[in-house]
Amino acid sequence: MATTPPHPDPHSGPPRRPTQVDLARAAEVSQATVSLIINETPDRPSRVSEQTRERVLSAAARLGYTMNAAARALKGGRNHLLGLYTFEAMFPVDQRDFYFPFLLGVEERAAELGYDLLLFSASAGRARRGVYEDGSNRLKVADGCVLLGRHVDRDVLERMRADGFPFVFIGRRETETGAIDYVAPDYRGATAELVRTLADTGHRRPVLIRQPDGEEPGEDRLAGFLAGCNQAGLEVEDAQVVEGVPTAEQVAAWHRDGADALLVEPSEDDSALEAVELACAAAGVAVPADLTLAVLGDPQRTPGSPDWMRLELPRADLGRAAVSLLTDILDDGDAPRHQLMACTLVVGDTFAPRGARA
Amino acid sequence: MATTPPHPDPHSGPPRRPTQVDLARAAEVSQATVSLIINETPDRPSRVSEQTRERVLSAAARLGYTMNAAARALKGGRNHLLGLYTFEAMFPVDQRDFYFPFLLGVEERAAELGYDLLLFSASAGRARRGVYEDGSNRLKVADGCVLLGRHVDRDVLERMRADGFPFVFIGRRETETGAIDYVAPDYRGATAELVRTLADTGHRRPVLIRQPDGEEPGEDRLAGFLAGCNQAGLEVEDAQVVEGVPTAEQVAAWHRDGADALLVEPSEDDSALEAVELACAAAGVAVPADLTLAVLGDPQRTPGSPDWMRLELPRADLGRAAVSLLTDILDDGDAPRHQLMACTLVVGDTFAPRGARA
DNA sequence: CTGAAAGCGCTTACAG
DNA sequence: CTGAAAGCGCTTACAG
Repeated sequence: MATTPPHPDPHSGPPRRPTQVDLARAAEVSQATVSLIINETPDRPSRVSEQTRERVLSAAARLGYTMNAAARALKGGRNHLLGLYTFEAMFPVDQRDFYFPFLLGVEERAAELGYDLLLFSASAGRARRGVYEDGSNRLKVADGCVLLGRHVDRDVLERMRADGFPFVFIGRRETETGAIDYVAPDYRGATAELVRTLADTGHRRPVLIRQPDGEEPGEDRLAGFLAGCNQAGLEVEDAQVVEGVPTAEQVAAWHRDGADALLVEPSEDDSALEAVELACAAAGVAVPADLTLAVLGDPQRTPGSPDWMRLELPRADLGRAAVSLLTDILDDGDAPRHQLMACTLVVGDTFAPRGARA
Repeated sequence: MATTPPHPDPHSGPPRRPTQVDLARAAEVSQATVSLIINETPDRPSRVSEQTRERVLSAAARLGYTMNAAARALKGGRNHLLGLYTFEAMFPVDQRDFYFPFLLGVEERAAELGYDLLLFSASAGRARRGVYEDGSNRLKVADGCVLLGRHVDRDVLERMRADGFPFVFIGRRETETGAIDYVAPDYRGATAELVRTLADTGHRRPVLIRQPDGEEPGEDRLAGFLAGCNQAGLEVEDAQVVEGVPTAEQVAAWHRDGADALLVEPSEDDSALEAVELACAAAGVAVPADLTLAVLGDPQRTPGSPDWMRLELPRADLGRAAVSLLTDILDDGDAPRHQLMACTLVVGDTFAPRGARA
């Protein structure tokens, strides 16, 4: 069976792979027909005679044909590559438990939708690798990108939007020109729920300890705190919303003044939480005997750390939803879209009821 | 500054990314010149006037140009994308501790070398996604690929080699046409060392419990076992190398016959290890009082599991080394290359010395 | 039912 | 120093 070898290739080297042209030659049809047959699906039947199909398919098997993925991608305009970019290094060991579930969800949903995942790391190596490396947007090799990170470069976000590059942020973020597409945990709703739960269990005077970074999640927590107090009929004095890390003296004073719950907005590295715990200990305030301690987020847990009252993030689901949103945008490039996802309130060990409610 | 917008695109839809043609138009040069400038490196200077370069580069920045990876790949150039393909789903939760460190190392080294990582998942979704999806090699969008997995499809490996696609396996693997490029843990050396350690601590009669899968790591462990016994002056009877999961009766019999160490080759899901532990318990053989139990690998540890005597794999380093090897191959596409990396012998709690040596 | 042809975005000789 | 042109392997209207 004299098959035309793909270009005799005199300089040996790695053997050239057979192409559709080779198949066409072998089966004595046009290359276009080969393409038709190769790409036949139940939805899009090729209407090719059984004979021809037979000849082409057997030639394909005989020559060991495989499609060139790059050529196909080139023709379709789409890569079927989705990027994942994190503003902080994704893989530092101490962050793995935080990021991995996101990655899990993103990867899983991408695969379901027929996309492969392109990992852009901000700084896995020694150099910090920005989005706009060499003045050009590295991310653009992918069809679109999911972004993730606690401290975000607003200028980059702004520029990417100006570029018209499709991306979705995990977490609510805004720029000067408005909200960008995002999928975010519903910190507002979850915080309000937490406050109501506290009120229902006899807490009358919660104190919100905010972070000074001014990011959107902080705004949402504050809004949720106020809404929750309002819904539960708790009055809020100025003194109940504070910023930064408290000293032991402050904690002692709060306790004297009747504070019965500390709601801590976690900082990036959870150091704020640690500091609050230390301040309580130093002030001789026992948790949860004297005070309920709640974290308005999902801090890294280590073997020694307590089972805080907290808001558990649906990390994997956020990852999945971000991918779904991104592919929706890719498919019909619409207006900004947002999605909030519920957090799970975990009561944990740092909570105690304060007796029957009035 | 009137920049020619990439095709006004009346039907809105996702905005077209700018191409070299767009840059050429904006900078009033030919597209070929744009390509030259974009691809300029110290090694291959473009010999373009400073003015022209300036115009092109600023146009690139202005329009937000980024190379189309597919087109470049099609033409034979480099993407600076490295693939990572796992024959099993990489992200199932129960596997994360196994795979994550590999990913860590791969990602880190890739970033250091200026590559981004493309994650190809075998089956994160519901469908199993092979390398040769639709008859085409999906991996080829990347410049090369690191492969990983416990049960490997030999045909795929063979086919990829035939394709001339550069890839490196993590783990020693062979196909009919010889060894493929790999970076692997030195199971042979580590097993021999373990046997010598046992001999040095009074063990005289180790039993090797093999897995029936016939993969290369099993061969290497057997070779190491025999070499270690030989080096330590231990005679090996047929009865000391068994295959599959032992029953309680067998364990009891071995113990009666003087066996003082069980060397277990781990199975994919570590069920073999569990089975051996159960068999020991059922036979009334205490570990390590009656018998030392050693795992010839690095099983998943869970909170409840004992601290087995085992061979710890340098997972992250294997990942890093695989990337280094792959980029070496990419840079001068040579003959097959292999690299073995040492495992760490962990003595753990399932080991006990057997009294002074003769 | 099948073929000729254009074009996806790029690189690379080859001319000027 | 720069441009015109061919071609990588494929898909997709458009003709027959």
